[in-house]
Amino acid sequence: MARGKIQIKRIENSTNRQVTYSKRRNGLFKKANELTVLCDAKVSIIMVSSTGKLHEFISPSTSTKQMYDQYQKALGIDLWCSHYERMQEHLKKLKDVNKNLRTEIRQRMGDCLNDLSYEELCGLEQDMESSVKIIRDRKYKVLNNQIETQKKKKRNVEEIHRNLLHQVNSKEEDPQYGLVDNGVDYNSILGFSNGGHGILALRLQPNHHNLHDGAGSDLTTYALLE
Amino acid sequence: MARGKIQIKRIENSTNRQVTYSKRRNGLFKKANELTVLCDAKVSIIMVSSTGKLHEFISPSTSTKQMYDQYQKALGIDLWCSHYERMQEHLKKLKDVNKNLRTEIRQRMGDCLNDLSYEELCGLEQDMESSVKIIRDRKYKVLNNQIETQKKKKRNVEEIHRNLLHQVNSKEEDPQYGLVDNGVDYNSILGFSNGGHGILALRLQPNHHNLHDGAGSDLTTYALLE
DNA sequence: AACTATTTATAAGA
DNA sequence: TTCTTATAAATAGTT
Repeated sequence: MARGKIQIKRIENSTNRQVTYSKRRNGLFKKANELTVLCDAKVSIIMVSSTGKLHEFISPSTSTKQMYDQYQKALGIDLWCSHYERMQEHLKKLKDVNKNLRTEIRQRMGDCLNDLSYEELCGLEQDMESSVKIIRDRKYKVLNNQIETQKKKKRNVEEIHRNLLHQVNSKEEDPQYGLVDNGVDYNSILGFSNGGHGILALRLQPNHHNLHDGAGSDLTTYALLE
Repeated sequence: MARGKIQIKRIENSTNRQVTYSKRRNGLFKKANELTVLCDAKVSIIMVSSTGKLHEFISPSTSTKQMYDQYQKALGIDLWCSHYERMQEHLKKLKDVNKNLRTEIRQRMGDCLNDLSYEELCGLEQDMESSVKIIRDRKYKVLNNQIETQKKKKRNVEEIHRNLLHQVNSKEEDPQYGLVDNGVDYNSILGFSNGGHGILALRLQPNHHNLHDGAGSDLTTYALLE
């Protein structure tokens, strides 16, 4: 607006841009102030320069927060507040639920029973009895699975042993194959000492599809095989 | 700024003030827009006229909320945000706790046992057994309290009955008192039909201090007396 | 809402 | 950053 007209487009020279930002910021704030006084209005300006610096103008009679509150109210959306209130409700509900859960656990652990009537105690006892039964059943099932797994393992070991014996016997009977006992480590082959993957794992893998059927699966047992 | 200089002071003529507000608002927004483009800056303006009307300018690349957030952050006050973040953390923690509590309850109810090892199942079973025992003991205690209370009640009733008989006999033996059987409702006196406060309540009140000692108190039992 | 005389803002240079 | 100044832009008062 002086010494030549300019195009309203981004000033590429960084220094010039900074200078113009500073000058025009002053101009804008001056205008805002005049507007405030002349028209008895309230103005809030927040500016961020391309370098990230922040400046604000606010009419003397108010505050930026007030203006923003008013803006929100006028907008009627008030996203913040409703969000905030929803969060608080959520928080309260969670706390309540939490409290109830704690109470229930305590009661199931034999604590805080004073508030329960005879009938409630009877119900709780029955409930607990049946739960214990389920847990006991589950325990036995897991135990059984472990035993079964051990049995299978044993059977496999025996079979491998038989096969090896057979091979050894064959070689002794028919030495034309030129095979000799070159110090095979039985323990290693049988998977006892150092993570026996090979044969054993392969033979037992078909059982793995039980892992997630929820009925007879047993993580502990499978851990032994890997 | 044209056709004569003006003083920067409130324009008293309401119409003029309105017109000037409108003109200068446009001027301000135009300048803000130029600044946005020329200097690659972000500007947020919120204005309220003397008549309460609200106008806003916001640079195209941003939003008023974003600008305000940035303003708050830059100011370092940011009460809201820290509050908000604290709330979110709190919420998250509560949710986690909640989840764990639910899992524990489920396991105590015989659900979701698949993730437990044999040892954990054993521990849970033992825990449950001892809890059931506590609950059963408590149940019997409550039952016993109720029986005791009934006994006391019976004894009181008997005593009152004796006293009444005695009085009646006295009157029959010594009619000088001029007392007659004027249709006393025994049930009423004994507190069976309509909340028998009087004698019964007084006689049994000394037991009330047991209400909160946690050992032998029984709300159900006491309810019968009030 | 348009006009325009005048004031004000500011681009470029120092 | 500030000052200067020629010039563009904004606008007060008027129509």
